[in-house]
Amino acid sequence: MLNFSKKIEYGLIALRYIALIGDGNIVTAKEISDKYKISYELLAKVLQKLAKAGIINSFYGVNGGYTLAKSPEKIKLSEVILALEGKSNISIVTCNSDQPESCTIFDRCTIKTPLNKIQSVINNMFSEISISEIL
Amino acid sequence: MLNFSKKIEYGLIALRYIALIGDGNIVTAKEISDKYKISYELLAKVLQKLAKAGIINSFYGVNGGYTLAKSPEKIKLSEVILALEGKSNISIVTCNSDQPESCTIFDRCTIKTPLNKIQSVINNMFSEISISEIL
DNA sequence: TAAAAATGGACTAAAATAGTCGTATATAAA
DNA sequence: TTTATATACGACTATTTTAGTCCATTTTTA
Repeated sequence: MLNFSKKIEYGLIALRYIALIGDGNIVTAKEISDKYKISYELLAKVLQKLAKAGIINSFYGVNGGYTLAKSPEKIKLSEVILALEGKSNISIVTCNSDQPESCTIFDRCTIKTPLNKIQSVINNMFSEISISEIL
Repeated sequence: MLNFSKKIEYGLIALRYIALIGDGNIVTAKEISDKYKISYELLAKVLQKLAKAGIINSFYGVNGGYTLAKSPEKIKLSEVILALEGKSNISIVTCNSDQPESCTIFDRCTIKTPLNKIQSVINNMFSEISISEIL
């Protein structure tokens, strides 16, 4: 529990690579997957999501690939997590998420309120940390 | 991702119940599972682990059950998580856990060091928050 | 037009989580 | 001393989530 998913790990590794190695130049998904020997298809999907969220720019065709869409300082960890996991998946307890009805004991649950405090601390931390801090 | 498991949720609900409703008196697993309509067997195992970790006292037989082993202020969230999940399961990235060899890209991974910072913030928070704060 | 690259949906595999079952052990009360 | 009640615990199954694969499509450059 409380683990970052591979999606997040790969996303962070890729963003770091694009920022450092790319440094303005276009980087391909294949280049990154080769370098770190991670699944190309999986990484490709991660990059697609980051592109859709406006975190990176994507370029089709020969010589295509990705560049950062903004400076590393402006890319917050919270954005990356949101882009890759979706809103519902970033809360420590089910009750806080998009679908409270998915929690089987919602109305009887006595800990959701106090746990929101913990949630805010985590959220604040994630929205303060930027990609530049993992370079 | 980043969700607390049901084990943790049930554990916290149970600890709160024992602290508040029990208030020194013995509380049974059945009483709690009935009250919150959660799986008796699952809750029972959670309570067994909490007892083994010295967080609650257990009493066999007729009129048996559980009481807190120490005051709520002294029961930290980190203890509860550790008791219920084990050491290896409380890190945001695989690389930080007990088995670094379980990470397939360990030697090529470029984000484990910066992520340790995030890990410490989370760990500190968990070791500061006590059960009294969720009552 | 061919090659290289991203896009995206459908599918399968693997791992983690949640839940169940059965049996043993201890204790109190009748 | 028997019975009922409660915890202890291992083995098993089911479900859900996560990870990974496959394949066809679109776009662009040379």
